[in-house]
Amino acid sequence: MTQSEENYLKGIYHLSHAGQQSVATNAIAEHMETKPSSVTDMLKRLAEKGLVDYQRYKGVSLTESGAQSALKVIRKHRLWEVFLVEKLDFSWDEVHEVAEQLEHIKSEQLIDRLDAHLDYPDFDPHGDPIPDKDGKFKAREKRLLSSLRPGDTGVCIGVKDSSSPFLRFLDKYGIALGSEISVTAKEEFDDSMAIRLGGQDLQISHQIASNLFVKPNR
Amino acid sequence: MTQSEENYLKGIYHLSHAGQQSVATNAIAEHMETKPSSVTDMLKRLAEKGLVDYQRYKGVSLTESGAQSALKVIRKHRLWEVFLVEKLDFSWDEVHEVAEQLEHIKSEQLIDRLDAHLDYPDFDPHGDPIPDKDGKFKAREKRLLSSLRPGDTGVCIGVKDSSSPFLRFLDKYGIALGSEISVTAKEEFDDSMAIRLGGQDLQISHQIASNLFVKPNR
DNA sequence: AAATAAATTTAGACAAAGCTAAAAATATGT
DNA sequence: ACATATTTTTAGCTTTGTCTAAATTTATTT
Ligand SMILES: [Mn+2]
Ligand SMILES: [Mn+2]
Ligand SMILES: [Mn+2]
Ligand SMILES: [Mn+2]
Repeated sequence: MTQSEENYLKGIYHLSHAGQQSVATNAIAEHMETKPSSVTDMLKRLAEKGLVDYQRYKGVSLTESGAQSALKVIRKHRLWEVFLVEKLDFSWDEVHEVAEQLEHIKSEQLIDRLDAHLDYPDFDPHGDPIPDKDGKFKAREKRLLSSLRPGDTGVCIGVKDSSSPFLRFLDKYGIALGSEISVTAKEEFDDSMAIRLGGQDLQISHQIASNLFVKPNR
Repeated sequence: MTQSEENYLKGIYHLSHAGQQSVATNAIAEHMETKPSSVTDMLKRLAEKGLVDYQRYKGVSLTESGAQSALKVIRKHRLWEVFLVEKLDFSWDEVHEVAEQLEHIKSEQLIDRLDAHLDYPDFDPHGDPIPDKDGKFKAREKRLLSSLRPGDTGVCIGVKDSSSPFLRFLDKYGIALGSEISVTAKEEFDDSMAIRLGGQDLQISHQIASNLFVKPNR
């Protein structure tokens, strides 16, 4: 399995919402920042290897084997992200690029020992679940902060957008995984909301609130 | 710089004894387990990029820039080996293959922080020196155990052969980096020697003694 | 100094992974 | 239903890195 193949499988996995739906060629091309014709070529190779079900013009979906491979890559990516943050003091907005490379290192022993070294984490620094050796992971109840209503409270458990600018914005305002958030008001007009966290009151736009996952209390 | 280019530079560096001598095409091919024609192709590409001095039929040598690049890869390889042994409890015969992959990860930040995390080690698990960011490393007085004479003593500080079978042999007989070794006798006939280490007496062949580096005591 | 052997390079293929431009299939609007 | 737009595929070309087989250069014998 080449790095490129692994990247395609991972991309298809995410675009298909964990292997549920089938995915369009153009969607893959956009996600991978490549051209649709290149995607078509790769889909043929992946189909040849039994990793995807592909009929031309009909979109593509992962086979069981393809999904398992994708999950292995995702497991590695997220474990490395934990390592970078926990052991090497990277901040959560600096880890993704490096993990994109590390996820392709081939060694069962390495990833098992890394997992143990990190004390078998369940979630990565962005709150995403880490699949175990068999590709299984814990699902958590999570809702977008934007779906809460005044009076509701919750704990921040993940981000939907994990781009550096967004993560740095959160750092700046002291919003981190584990933060207790209570919604004090919501503006009908632009869906912005007033929230209270750690003693301070903040006014956040809908764009922010709709990229933060919370575990609602109750 | 591609992975393959990095591997060639590293190979040439080692074959040229740290950039001293020039290296033959066939020697590179054998070392890299590839064909001489493939080597010729690559040498042209490396010469094009100013990483080697190459004239056809005349062998090849690293430029200053090529040597620096090789040293960066070697630095990464050896730091990762230390990490695997110190932090993930790999044994010294298990690290090489994985380090061969990890050495190609591109991130200054990663390798600097790894270096700090490991407390700036000077030597890798096989006793080889780790170049610093500028490619400089500490040279140590080291001699082959086979060059010592009865009555001489020394500390084991490295291995010449770092293959798994040899390293496991050393483990089996309790020979490790840091071991105090004294030569009690030497057989003229086959150059085997009797040594004493950690209370026990051992008889070792010339093949063993000529693959162990020691720092002689006076 | 030839003849022979060894080392090295060239020529021509191939696979992976990408691209552009053109063709074909599918979807949409009237 | 038909024209148009969108999506997807095909065809053909490029680069990297490999290979085999043949040609060439250099080294070693006789
Ligand atoms: Mn990531
Ligand atoms: Mn993540
Ligand atoms: Mn090594
Ligand atoms: Mn080593």
